[in-house]
Amino acid sequence: MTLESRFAPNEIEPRLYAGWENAGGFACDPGSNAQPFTIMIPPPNVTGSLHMGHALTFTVQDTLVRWRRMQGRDALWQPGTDHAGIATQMVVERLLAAEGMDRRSMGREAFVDRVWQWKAESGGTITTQLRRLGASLDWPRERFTMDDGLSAAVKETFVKLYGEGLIYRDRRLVNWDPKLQTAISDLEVENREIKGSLWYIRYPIEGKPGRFITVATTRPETMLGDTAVAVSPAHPVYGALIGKRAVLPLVGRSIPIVGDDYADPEKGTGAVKITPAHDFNDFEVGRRHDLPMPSVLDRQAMVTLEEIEDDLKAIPGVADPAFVRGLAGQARFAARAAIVAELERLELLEKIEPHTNQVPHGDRGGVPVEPLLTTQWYCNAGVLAKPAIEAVETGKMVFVPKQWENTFFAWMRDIQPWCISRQLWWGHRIPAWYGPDGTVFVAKDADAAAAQAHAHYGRDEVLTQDEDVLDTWFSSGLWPFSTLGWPEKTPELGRYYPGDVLVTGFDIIFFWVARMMMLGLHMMGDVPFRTIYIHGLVRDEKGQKMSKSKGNVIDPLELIDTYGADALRFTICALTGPGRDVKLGASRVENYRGFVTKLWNAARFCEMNGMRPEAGFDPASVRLPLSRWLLDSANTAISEATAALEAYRFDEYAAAGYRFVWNTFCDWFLELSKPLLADGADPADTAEIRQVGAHVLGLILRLLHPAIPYVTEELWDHFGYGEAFSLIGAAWPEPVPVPDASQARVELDWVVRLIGLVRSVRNEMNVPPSKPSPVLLQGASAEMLGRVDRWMDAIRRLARASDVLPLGGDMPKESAQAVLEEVTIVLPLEGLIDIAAERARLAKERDKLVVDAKKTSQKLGNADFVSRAPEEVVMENRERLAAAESEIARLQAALDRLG
RNA sequence: GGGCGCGUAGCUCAGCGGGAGAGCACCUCCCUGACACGGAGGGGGUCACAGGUUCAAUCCCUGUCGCGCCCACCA
Repeated sequence: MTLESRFAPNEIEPRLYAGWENAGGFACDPGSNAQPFTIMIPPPNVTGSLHMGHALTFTVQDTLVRWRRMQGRDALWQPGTDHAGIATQMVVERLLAAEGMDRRSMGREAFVDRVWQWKAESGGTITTQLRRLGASLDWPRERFTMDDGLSAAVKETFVKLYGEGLIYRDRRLVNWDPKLQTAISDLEVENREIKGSLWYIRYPIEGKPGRFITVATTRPETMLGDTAVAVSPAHPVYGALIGKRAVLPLVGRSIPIVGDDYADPEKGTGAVKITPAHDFNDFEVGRRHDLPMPSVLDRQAMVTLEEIEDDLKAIPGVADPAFVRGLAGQARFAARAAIVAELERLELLEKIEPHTNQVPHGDRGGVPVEPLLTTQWYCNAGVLAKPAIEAVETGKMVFVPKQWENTFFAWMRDIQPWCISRQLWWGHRIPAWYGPDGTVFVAKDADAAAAQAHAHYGRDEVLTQDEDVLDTWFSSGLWPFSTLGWPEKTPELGRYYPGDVLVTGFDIIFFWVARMMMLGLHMMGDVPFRTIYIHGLVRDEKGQKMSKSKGNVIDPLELIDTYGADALRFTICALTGPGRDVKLGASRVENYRGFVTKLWNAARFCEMNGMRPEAGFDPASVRLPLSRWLLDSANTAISEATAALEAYRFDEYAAAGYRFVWNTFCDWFLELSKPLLADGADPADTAEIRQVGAHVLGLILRLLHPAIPYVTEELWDHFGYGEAFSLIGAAWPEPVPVPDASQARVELDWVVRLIGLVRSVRNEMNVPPSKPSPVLLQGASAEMLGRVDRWMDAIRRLARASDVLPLGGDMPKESAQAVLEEVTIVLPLEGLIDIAAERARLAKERDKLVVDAKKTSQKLGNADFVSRAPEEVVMENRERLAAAESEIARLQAALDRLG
């Protein structure tokens, strides 16, 4: 059966993928003695479906894995998904809402069951989609961050870090997301620029009727919780007020005026209201001055008076308990409006200025976060960060591209305590139990906690487990070793940890990469991976970020349906340069599909011309210059491709393959081989070309398999280079010495240039392709005439030459000319050319060279250049000048002949 | 406010001390026995701007302008 004339990716992809998978092509082999190669997949959210960012990162990863596997490494690409606490809980809550239910009414246990049920039904989407892309993940090893094994790893880690004091409870301000009703970490907060106002509020000074201290604020609603006004001791006016007291308007509370350098005399009015329970800076000021810290906003960001009820005092013209009580239960922004109106009524509002500032929002919920005083679990990231920083400093871990190390260091050196508790239901429940008096017992399970409690109290007590779950990134941080069976001492753990490369986008360096480094170094005593390859983002053709709201999202699965997975993958490789975002549209994929098609058609040509792999073929035995030239070119391509992959230059890898297949193999080798494959050719030559062609096609298939696995495997199997589905495990090609390669290269280069020049002249002179012309060579050496003889058929065919002969006697009257080294090429084209045009063309060529020669000779006339530039550069310029001058002379002679 | 990156052919980008490259697009010609998702040829760039270093600068240094991203508690 011969190859179909069209490559139909949709038909072959599922069959090949299943073939690889069933044959164990993706499986690692812990028992082998090959050097391992490990990539841990960044576990996609279990709620996710494949988007362009996935397509990029997983194509890159699969390319690396397939390449290393072919190099003989025992490759493990560890698959799995992340339980994605907040995202997943939101998805299921939305489903419940559609059914008229909510999680609180169904209760925690039933809700969690429901999430598991959802996961069982819908959680496999992304893994199916990864298969479409061709990702060679070791599926039987698939893990989920809430698996029993991974949950055990989470508990083990939590208990250990708690024991070491690296995990602790603390009551301080957290970023509270009022929509999601949970604490979130600093990283989950994104600042958005909001056009708001700056309100200037007068606080009456106690004992000085009619005098005020004016504070400026962007958040008037928090003033109910003010417990001081801070001013700089250096402030020319307010400095003198330190130690005095002010009256908090509306509430009537007497608050101190404290001196603190936090207050900048240059900013605002120079005096700052201090609300310790609702502002991170104010919290610090409050600690320094031992201020009360009443909360006036609750978990829904609504006004609560619980903690200030006793402070309310009626002061005519300043404070009114009835007004304040009326605020209870109001949402924060409604309360703001009411408070501003009341202040205005009381003439305590000095002015309002327009003001733009950065307002922290929750990245999931999308509403402004509220700093809230709560007790949460924290991880002392400052301690854990040090070994990670050191490992990057000493090169034990390397970022590619290297500039990301700066970003990494900047963040890690100033890392803040990591809030790891979340007020959610879906996630790893914190392994902490509380006794009746609130004593905490941290243990791997309830029994162990009970035992601790018994020892503590001297009797059994009823314990209640902490209601909170852990930040999703806590379990992802253990991914590089929890997936290998840790805390069990599995063979895989010793073999595949540390991993080789971590591939990801810069957006999760802090979220995930840094956490894996910290937890890996601490728990395993070694780095989790050696190289961190950071790629860019996928954007649309115009360079805009893809987003649902912009409507510019491209679905990778649609691209795969339309153009095939190979086309998408090759496009991604070709566009993935270092440190650059990938601008991708359907048209780019369509273009690169052309390359896949080209390869397919080249293979069809090979097949039609009897190119079949031969087991006994020895590349060193070839005799034809064309064969040697092709093998030598293949060596170059192999070296380039290998070097590119080693350097994570996917663009250069793709380019090397593209050039070799299209410009070398198809454009020249296949074209030049045609006469040798035709009827009447020397059978020995035909046999050799068939062998070489088949051999090099095999090299091409192996070289390109990591990027375009499907089409290459299909061709590999079809031609019988190996058994079905065996290309995935075939050996990565290596350059082999080619006898007399440089001689073959000189000859082929000359022939290629000769054909090129003749084509160029004919085209520029508008000679119709249907009219072949003789090609006459003036000044050709015997060696060149020998070449012409050897390549006569090819030159005839590719240069549309009726014949190629040495120029004997006079120049034909009307002819076009071109110069190839010492040879002048003459095309007698009587009646077909415009002499004036030909003269102009030659003159233009000559003038270009004259300019070049002039520059070069000027340079050589510069004594400084000759004395200071390296010898070889001077030599190069001398040769350049000589070549230019000689060509000018020949072109001039050609012009003179035209008269 | 701090940091990072980027401004090279119409577009997307590579090159990063010794006479500017690729792919696509464009123009001309060609359905030549693998491929029109093709073949052949061609046009097109003071390498953002200004200084400096150097025999030599698109490439190194400084500054300016423009674009993008990250971080930051400035009321």
